[in-house]
This record gives sequence, C-alpha cells and structure tokens, in this order.
Amino acid sequence: MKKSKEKIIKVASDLFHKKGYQQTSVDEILERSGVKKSNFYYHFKSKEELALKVLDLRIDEFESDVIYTTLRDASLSPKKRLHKFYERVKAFHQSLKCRAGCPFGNLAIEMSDVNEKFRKRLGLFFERWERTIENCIKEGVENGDFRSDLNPALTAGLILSQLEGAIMMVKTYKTLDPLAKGAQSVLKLLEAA
Amino acid sequence: MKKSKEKIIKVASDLFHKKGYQQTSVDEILERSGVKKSNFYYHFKSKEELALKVLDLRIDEFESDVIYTTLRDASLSPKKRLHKFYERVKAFHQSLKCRAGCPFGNLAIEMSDVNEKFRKRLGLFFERWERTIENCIKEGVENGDFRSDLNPALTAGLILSQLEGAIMMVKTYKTLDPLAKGAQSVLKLLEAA
DNA sequence: TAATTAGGACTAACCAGTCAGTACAAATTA
DNA sequence: TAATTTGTACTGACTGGTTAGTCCTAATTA
Repeated sequence: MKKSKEKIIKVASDLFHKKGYQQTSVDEILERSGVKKSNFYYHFKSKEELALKVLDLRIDEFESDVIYTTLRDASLSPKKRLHKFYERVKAFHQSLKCRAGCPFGNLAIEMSDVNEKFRKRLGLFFERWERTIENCIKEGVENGDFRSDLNPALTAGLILSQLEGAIMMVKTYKTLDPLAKGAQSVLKLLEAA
Repeated sequence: MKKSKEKIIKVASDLFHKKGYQQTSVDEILERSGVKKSNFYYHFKSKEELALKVLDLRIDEFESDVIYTTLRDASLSPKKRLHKFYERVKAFHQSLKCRAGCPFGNLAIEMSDVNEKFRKRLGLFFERWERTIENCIKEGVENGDFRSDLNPALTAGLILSQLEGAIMMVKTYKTLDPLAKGAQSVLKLLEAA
C-alpha cells in the first residue's frame, strides 16, 4: 500500500539534495520513480507540499541519525563527542564524493528568500542543532575539556556556522580538507590551556 | 554606446545575486533592462557566457572593495583589520536586509556540481581570499595581537568557512546576529592570552 | 468496496536560443 | 566629394522544448 508515495518521497529526497528544489522537476521525479503524474497528484497536492514533507522527514531522520546523536552521547566526553561528530560528517561527505553538500544548508540558501515555510522550518532546525552543540560545549567547559572562558551559546553558533561554511568549501574545492582542517582548528581553539 | 550591454550586466548581476543563476531567466533580465532578446544575443553568445562575465566582474570589484582591502590595510593592526572587516560585512548584509546572502557562496553551492567553469573560478577566488586572511593572521601572531600558537593557514580557513556559514544563517534567521556573534566569538578565540 | 494506480490527453505559461532583416555612422574607394 | 562598403547595435517574429498542474476514464489491488 502507498508504495508509489514512498517511492516518490525517496527519489525526491535524493534529487532535492543533489539538484535543489527548484531545479528538480516533477517530471524527473516521476520518471525516476516510475510513477504516473495522475498518481503523483493523487498523493500530493503540489510540488511544494511534497518538498515540505520531504524536508520534515529529512529533519526527523537526521535528528535521530548517529551523526547528530553523537553530540549527546553521554558515554563519550564532550571533546570526544565533537571529534566523533566531525568524523561522521566527513564520512558522510566522502560517501557523497564531496558533491551535493548539506541538504539543509543548500535549501536554506535556495529557499530562505523565496518561501517562508521552508525558511521557518530550517530556522527552527538550525536552532535546535545549535542548542544541541551548546549543551555539549557547556558540559565540556564544566568538566575541563574546553577553555573555561568559553561562552557555550556563542561557541555553538560558531561551530555550526563554521561547519556549514566548511561543507560549502568541500563542495567547491571537491576535497574533504576544509572539513578536516576546520575540525582540527576548532578543536584546537576550544581546548583548555 | 554599448549601453545595452552595460545595462544587461548590471541587471543580471543583481538578479543572479538575489535569485541565483538558474532561477534568473534571460527574459527577466531583458524585461528589467529594457533590452530586446535579439540584442542580448548580439552581445552574449549564451546565458552562461553572461553569467561568467558577471562573476568575473563581481570578483574584480570585490577584490578592490573596502570590505576586502580592509584585510590588508597596513595602517591598521591585524586585530583592528579583522574587526573592521566584520563590521563592513555586517553593514553590507544590513543594506541587503539580511536577504540575498553572499554572491559567491550562493553561486558555489548552486553551481559547483553543475558547471566546472563556475566551480573553478569560485575555488580560485576563495583560495585568494583565504590567503589574504592568512597574511593578516600571520602578522597578528607576529605582533602579538593573536595567540602565538595559531596556525595562520588553518585559522584563515576557519575564518572564511565560519564567515560563509554565518552569512547563510543571516539569510535563514533574517537577523545579523549570527554575523555579529560569530565575529565576537572568532576575535575572542584568536586573542592572545 | 474503497483506496490506489495506470494511461493519456491537455493547458497555459515559460524557457533558452535562432533568424532574417533594419538603422546608422565611420571608413574606404572611385 | 560622391558612392560604396564595413562594423556595430538593434528589432520582431519565431522555434522547439519544458514547466507545474488538470481532467477523465478504466483497471487493479487490499
């Protein structure tokens, strides 16, 4: 049941990531998923509705993915958490051969001026992500992993921005270097003296 | 004469920044510049050629803009240079009302997987920018503005990534906060003890 | 029997790009 | 100096393809 719907979502999720929302045509989603147009519009009232659904799903998946949950893995020290987080992010972009980039960052740049629904969802998502990093930093400051004079909230903002920018550079340079060096640099700067 | 060509470039430069390359139609450039299509194709052999021209011009302009040249302003201490640089970037995005984002970062994300010509130009541009920042950091390490254990190249990479990510967040949140807080955070972390 | 899928024809707007030809001024030639 | 050529800028009409989305009927499946 609803096999077509699932197939559409899967294909669309991949295409939106790799080509962006606006550059992915409904016809291409249809062709790749082997679903007929009439069936598509039976399940979704518009391309926008599909994309919003796909975004919500991607956010849910990511927030329960190891990459993300590593940040609150209580079995690891805050410093180790951050280190492992970066390793997993690197592995993800390696598996993408330095293409595509961050599904959320891409969409934020593409859609923030164009569609408020996308912008708001992405804004809330980034805020949650930032808070998750903030807690990790806070704990690290408390247990002595990180410099005692760090402002956790400010530092979390820096880490997330740096990460998104580094992924942009990975996509541009087609090397993992910006991510590897960025991680190294951040970890070094946060380190307790 | 060639007034049409200049008008096209001006209008296209603005539209490419605000809407992206692929989402800007030749027809819209024509409408806004009051130039006829046949005239457009007299001056440019394709939309791509125009966009490449526009990109080259934007890069040239930026590299001689105050925002950029502040980074090598020998009349200022390295720390002051960096501070002033962030202030000018903030002013730029304030003038854009937190919309549009970074013309180069946007294009890098949009085009790096799609068109090698764009990707290469942007890659070289980012490299030059990074080296400019690197020199500023190096000098700051030498004169005692910044921590003596900083690796200038690594730090420059971090600063540029963080900047691009922060601009992404500015566009998403529609506040200058990510840029303001990011600058504060970076300056603090680089500070000599 | 109700939900789902197939099939296909259609619309209206939009897309990048082409084409043959016009207008005019400056340079060249007779 | 008058006639001609050349180069630049421009125009309007057009092509072939793509876009998201609609409409309707019939078949299939849970």
